[in-house]
Amino acid sequence: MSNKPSSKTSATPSKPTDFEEALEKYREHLKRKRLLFTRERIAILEEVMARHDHFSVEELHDSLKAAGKKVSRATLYRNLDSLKEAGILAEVDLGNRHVQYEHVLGHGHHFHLVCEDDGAVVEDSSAEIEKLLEALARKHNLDLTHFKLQIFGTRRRK
Amino acid sequence: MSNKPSSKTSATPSKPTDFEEALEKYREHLKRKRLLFTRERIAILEEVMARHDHFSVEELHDSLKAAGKKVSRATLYRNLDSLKEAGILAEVDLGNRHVQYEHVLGHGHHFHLVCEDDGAVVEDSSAEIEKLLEALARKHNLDLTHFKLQIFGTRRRK
DNA sequence: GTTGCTGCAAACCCTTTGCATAGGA
DNA sequence: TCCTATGCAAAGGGTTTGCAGCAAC
Repeated sequence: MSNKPSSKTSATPSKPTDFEEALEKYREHLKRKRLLFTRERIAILEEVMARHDHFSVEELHDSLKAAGKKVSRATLYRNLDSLKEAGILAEVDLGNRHVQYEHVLGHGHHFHLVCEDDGAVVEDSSAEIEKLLEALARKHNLDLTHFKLQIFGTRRRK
Repeated sequence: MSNKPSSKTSATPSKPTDFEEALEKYREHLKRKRLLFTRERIAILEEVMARHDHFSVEELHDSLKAAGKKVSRATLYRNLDSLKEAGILAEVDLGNRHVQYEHVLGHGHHFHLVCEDDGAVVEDSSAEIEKLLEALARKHNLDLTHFKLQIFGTRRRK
């Protein structure tokens, strides 16, 4: 698919980067939904995958501008949903009263711990919890697709 | 505090209703914060405790109006925070793109399962999960204050 | 060539704020 | 009485939308 020189030999399609994986995933999603594969959508995807933090729409728009890619705010907003539906982008609630995002690929299910003293955010994951959540979903006759979990706490005094 | 006839004898302060408990809690919170105990704040508290579902600010405003209590939207917004701080009201994210609330008293920690097929919401709780979350918080040097957990899934085909 | 996408700017909606007045303590 | 809270209406900020031109397929 990609002809970018990713390693010395091109014999085996050596492990694709997260971006390449996302690109392929997005391309398929767009095709399935009969949406066009436009340069703007690719630019947005690139920036989403380039950022490894939590970002607002405004910050993403700034990133794009900084990278020399002109994508209007309207187009940005219009395409966030398809990125979410494609399983590439996820909303994050950090309790700070504005929507933030993070990319999903290369991360897998995880959740956020937020320190209420200073707003610091850490990520973590737990197979044990996931297993419990799946059981809970099943109990209510659901197949778990995803979950959102935020743990809020104050700094522990020893 | 309240002289409303809650039972035959007034010998022992028999189990207070959720509303009475919330009222007391709120009164103390307001005093601690040096905020006034106004009729509007009481009216809002009443409605919050009267609703046993998830509601938006707009819906709460409608409830108040329907109950014959005139509270302006501005006042409503201005007082949501103190209700949250008092531990009476909590925000709920049901993945439907607008803030909703629920009252906390008489419910305790719980979480929401959301069906992606039709948006149906169920509540549940799990001591096991809470224990894990506390351990996780501790691991990151936090004292857990609260958590938000939403489980999304599609209806299970047997 | 057709159809859907983008950019622009205006519209929208929810929430916050300034100011004069009302009402707790 | 003093000072905060309220109501109103206007402002604010983030998100959506209508329309004309442009770019995928």
